[in-house]
Amino acid sequence: MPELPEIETFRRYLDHTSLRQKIRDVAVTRERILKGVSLRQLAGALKNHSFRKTERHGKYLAVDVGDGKQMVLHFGMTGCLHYVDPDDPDSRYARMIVTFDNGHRLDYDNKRMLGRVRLVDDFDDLIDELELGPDALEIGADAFDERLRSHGGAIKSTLMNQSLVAGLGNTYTDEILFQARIHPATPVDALNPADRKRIYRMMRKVLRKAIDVQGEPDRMPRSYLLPHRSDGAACPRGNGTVHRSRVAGRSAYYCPACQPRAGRKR
DNA sequence: ACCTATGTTATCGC
DNA sequence: GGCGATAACATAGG
Repeated sequence: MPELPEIETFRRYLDHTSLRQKIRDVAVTRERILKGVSLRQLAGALKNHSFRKTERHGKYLAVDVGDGKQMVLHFGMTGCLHYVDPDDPDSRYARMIVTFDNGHRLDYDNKRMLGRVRLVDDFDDLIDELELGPDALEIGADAFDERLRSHGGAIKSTLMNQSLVAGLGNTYTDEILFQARIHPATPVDALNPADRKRIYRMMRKVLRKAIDVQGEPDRMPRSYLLPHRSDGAACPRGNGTVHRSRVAGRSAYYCPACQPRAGRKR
């Protein structure tokens, strides 16, 4: 499930479970997950070191491992972290296993192998290299408006563009547009300033609430779209049914009654 | 067998 | 340079 709120949840989980413990060993079960770093280099940077602090930008999680090195985790569509007891088996899709001196392990899971593990000297340089925009919870209203106006295309694909703001994915853009009552296919240049401001406000509200419930859609308020995000489900506002369509190659769920196709003249 | 799935990246054509 | 469409990556579930 990893979009910004889930990554933030992983970050806090890592902080609570794994910080400041001496690392005894690092194992990688599928080397494909390593990007720009060898297992030998990664193990060299981690062994006998510890995780000192964490930082998140969009969907990327950086872990300070000391000596000026940062391990950067990306989770793809199916990644997560598990802290397991010495007696417990590793989770089934553990691709990297960090063992601490106390015998506990932190598993980096990635079922579909779409996530990557990096080792960098400077997280900010990586953010530049990946052309990530400001984090979706850090950007201010004016900067958001300015960046949004400078893009074209459908609002849903623009919000998912990590170079505009970093952190939004397919499900939370649906929720934000539902809350803002804007059709996902609306061209950005058809939005007026009030629409853009509403999107900004709803973006913050939705992301904060999702972090509160640790990214579990079923714990989102029943009045939100996410617990009802399936084709034919009843709109939580009682306005009709949830529809699915295809926007920029991804499924978009929305309520046509609440989110009418908007023109310039609304 | 077919379609779908929370992400990113590359390619092609306009 | 930007945009949409498409496929690819790898794996599972309906």
